[in-house]
Amino acid sequence: MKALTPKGAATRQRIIEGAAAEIRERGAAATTLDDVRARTGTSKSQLFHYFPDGKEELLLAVARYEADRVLTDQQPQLSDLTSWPTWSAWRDRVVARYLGQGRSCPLNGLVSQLGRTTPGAQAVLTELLHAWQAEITAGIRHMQRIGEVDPGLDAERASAALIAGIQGGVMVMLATGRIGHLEAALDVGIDNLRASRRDNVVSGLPDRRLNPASARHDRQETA
Amino acid sequence: MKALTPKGAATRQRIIEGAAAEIRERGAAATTLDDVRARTGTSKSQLFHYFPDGKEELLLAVARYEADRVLTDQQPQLSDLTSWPTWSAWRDRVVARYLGQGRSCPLNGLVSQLGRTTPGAQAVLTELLHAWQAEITAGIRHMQRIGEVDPGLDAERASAALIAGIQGGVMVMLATGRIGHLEAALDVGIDNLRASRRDNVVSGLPDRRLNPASARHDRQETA
DNA sequence: CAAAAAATGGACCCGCAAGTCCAGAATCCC
DNA sequence: GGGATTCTGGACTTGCGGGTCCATTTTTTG
Repeated sequence: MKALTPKGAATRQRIIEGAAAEIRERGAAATTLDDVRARTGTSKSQLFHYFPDGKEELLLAVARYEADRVLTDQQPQLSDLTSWPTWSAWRDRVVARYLGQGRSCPLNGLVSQLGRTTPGAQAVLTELLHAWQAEITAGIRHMQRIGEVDPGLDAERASAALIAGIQGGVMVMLATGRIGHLEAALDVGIDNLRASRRDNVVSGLPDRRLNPASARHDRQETA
Repeated sequence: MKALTPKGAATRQRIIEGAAAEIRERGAAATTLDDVRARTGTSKSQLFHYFPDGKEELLLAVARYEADRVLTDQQPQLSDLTSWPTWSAWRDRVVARYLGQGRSCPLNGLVSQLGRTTPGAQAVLTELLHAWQAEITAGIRHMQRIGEVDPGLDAERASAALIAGIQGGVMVMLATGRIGHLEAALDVGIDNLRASRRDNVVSGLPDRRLNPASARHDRQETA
């Protein structure tokens, strides 16, 4: 694990990228170590040399690799959500990214493969989601500061809802092949941010609260 | 497949339910036919008697079974979204359902297991999503009819966004164990439906459109 | 009740893919 | 240059799990 020669590091990286490509094409469940070996022009012993814990460790490395890509593919807009045109550009970028990716979500398959087995897999996802949401929250807060979004709005919650919408939109795309839900989630989410400000300006109600009633009532003994 | 004796039908059903339970506990990927056999007190030959195409056919049957449960678990509220209290009760019911289900989403694992292999798996999901969204759309349209939601709002798109938010909220819960995103998606989505009407009433702008600008511009050559 | 059909039990087969091992080649470090 | 270390090749083992087969029992049907 330590003391990795330059050549070794390159090979290791080649293995990760080859495995990632293989997984995108055939899915995480269907990808075998032999597939990776063949594609990357390596041998069994190298796979276990660089990933002593075998497939699990390799898949985890690929998951980390893919998680990085998710965020970098949204740059530079994601870190600069400071005007509506940038929000719009970001929206288009997200749509384009997942449209281009087609029917496969490497991370989804990867995590549901490692799943319960590895705590590391969930850590990767948790960290990704956290970083992602932090960027969006920062963007919303900025829009609030420059008066483009209702300052009374809960930025954390709005970004949580937006993240959820994106995730779900992607998931629907995986199942159905249609990207409409992802677009709808993004458009509705962003429009609501915009609308929150316009409402205040037009109606002049400074105390408008989101979610006035649905928060703390448990009534599920209907059936 | 045809001519199924009552006893046979019962056994078949027992197998499906046992497999579903096993998958919930250990995940779709980790569940073997032998696990199912052991839990349901059946033999190998019975499994293949009732599911001649083997594991694939069984998993598909389980997927159908779980898909049914998703919708029925939301009844009767889902089919009766005709007042805000019902919407709120539905919201609580969805949250409670996925909270109780804990860390496993049988359908997610199931589909990513069958995945690319079977067109049938995607058909199940597509149908589920379609039926689900139809119910929500009907609810929104009803609220529009009784003047509780802006009639200019695109009901199909709002329901698409809401569905996406729920899916993503569940997915986040699977990864992180926290249910906040699901709650946020539901609350924000429903609040926005409510707010759309209040905005109109207060501001008196009948021509308020959602998504005025973000639809048809491709600007993603920034990086 | 008897023949046919369905349901059941369980031993067996078989291929695949993860993981092991060791020998040899390339590289590093002094 | 030479000893140590890392890197690479590929044959081999192994276990698991999906799928097959047939004999036996139970149920249906006429």
